[in-house]
Amino acid sequence: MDLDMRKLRYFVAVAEQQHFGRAADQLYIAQPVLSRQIRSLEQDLGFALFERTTRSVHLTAAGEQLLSEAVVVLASVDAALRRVREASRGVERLVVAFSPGMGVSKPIRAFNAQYPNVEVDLLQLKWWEQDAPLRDGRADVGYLRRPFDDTGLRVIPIGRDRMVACLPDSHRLARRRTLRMADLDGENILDQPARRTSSIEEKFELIAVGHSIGLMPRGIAAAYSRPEFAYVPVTDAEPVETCLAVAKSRRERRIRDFLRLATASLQARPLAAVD
Amino acid sequence: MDLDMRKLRYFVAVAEQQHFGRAADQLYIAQPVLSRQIRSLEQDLGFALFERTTRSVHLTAAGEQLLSEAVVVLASVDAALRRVREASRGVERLVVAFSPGMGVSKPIRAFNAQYPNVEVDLLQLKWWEQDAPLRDGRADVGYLRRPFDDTGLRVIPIGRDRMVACLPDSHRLARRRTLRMADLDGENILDQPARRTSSIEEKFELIAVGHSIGLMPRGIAAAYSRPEFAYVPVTDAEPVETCLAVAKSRRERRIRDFLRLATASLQARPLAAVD
DNA sequence: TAAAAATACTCCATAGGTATTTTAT
DNA sequence: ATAAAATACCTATGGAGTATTTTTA
Repeated sequence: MDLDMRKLRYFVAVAEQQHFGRAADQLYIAQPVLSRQIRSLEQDLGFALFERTTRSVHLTAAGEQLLSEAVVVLASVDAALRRVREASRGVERLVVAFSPGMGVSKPIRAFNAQYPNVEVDLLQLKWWEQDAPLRDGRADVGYLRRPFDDTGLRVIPIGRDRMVACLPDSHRLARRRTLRMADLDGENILDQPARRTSSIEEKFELIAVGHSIGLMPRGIAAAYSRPEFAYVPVTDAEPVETCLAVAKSRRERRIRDFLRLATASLQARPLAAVD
Repeated sequence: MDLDMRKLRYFVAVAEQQHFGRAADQLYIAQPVLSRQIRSLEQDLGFALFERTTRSVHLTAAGEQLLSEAVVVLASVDAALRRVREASRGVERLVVAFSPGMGVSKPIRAFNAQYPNVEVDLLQLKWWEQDAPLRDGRADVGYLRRPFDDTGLRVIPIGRDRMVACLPDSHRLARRRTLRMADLDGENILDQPARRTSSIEEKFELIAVGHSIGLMPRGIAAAYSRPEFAYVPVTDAEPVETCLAVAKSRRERRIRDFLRLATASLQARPLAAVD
């Protein structure tokens, strides 16, 4: 049921050496042990990972896939353990999540300067799960854009992001300085996606071929912008609110400190996303 | 040495329940087993994860960190295993890596249409490791931007990306239609970063406060663009070459098929990055 | 004093070792 | 004929169980 990291390491060794004996040497274990462990792994999974004869060892399709997965799994487990060990030595850590296109470098630099002992990580949010990382502890604070589910979150509005139309350079409206919603009547409007059904890249592709016009917050447009698109503000579309958010249950010192600095830096100079 | 996924699951249960007995029930094991497994995990790691009395169980700092790491590790192992199982059932998979700002949706849609049985994944490359994923098997083909290390790779040039200057809206040169390198004399030029020492966001921040001018390929500028920046082509800066790349050792059918379609679609309509 | 974690002890599955056999080139 | 993987068999570690003790709010 659980994937065994030891077996996974053994598997990687055999896959890379294409040879049980050499892999066993490399792992400092006896060759029969390795044979048995790989068989056991194959039984756990329910399918073969190698096609073996006494003269050759080759990966199956599943084996190829497992090899590429194993490399990243082992590396990320290592990295995770490193961070946990750091935490055990008292290193503090703050994960700041942000929706694409929101400016976070300024408050983070301010925080870094004042709390040099706190490691700050960045986590780019997906538009279809803005709030989940704040709930499950992957992130401590987040810069989000409405709409999102704010139950259980402390939300501090920090500004509004104006809506822009995103259209191909060649479009008849592309040279306008501003637009109104009425100008878009009859166009196929692709608004901010509500499901993760298809990739955001696909939506932009639909815009590129001229089938649709995108209507989205300026920050999103900026984050995904392409040279062949024009972006025109839509003056009477309701701007979306941008917010700082934290899970209500999180009341750690470093989180309060970050919020204080972040809201202060708002006063000092507005973020890009702020009106 | 190896992190035990079973123990990790147990740990998550205790952390979430804040109670050994309830966690044991949830896991369908006896409470003493759980006590011993958690102790064993703590011994493996070398530090405590919980502060416990008979009345309360609380996470230590290291425990907090491990909890947030565990959630993502367990989820990504699950996802990895799912992909491996799919592979064992004959599902083919193609991972297309791309440097930020390179248009890949078109060839991928063409490939999807013709080979609907091949799952296509996207992997956004970091500018400091464009080629590594092609070597270690994380990606099958890549859309890269020079410079990168091409030893052992098959490289197909697909176009050139013009250099643009990236500067604050308020800069004296921001309204120019084009620039020449000579115009930038005396400016603090931040060229395409060569090390991962500091985040790319920091560099853009330096530009925002007016300390520097960025000089970068148009595609990168587009991918990271912000509303308050102006982008002006620099006509006499050497454009960077954009390429399709594959590890020479990879000669699978689906990879050849993708390359064929991708180069064909170049003829049909140039990519955004192509001159 | 009572709820809850820890300890003591069993049993058995499995990782690891050595010696040997099987098999495909 | 031989290199290399698989099998047989042994030991010891560690996971899981039940019964019991320890601890502190």
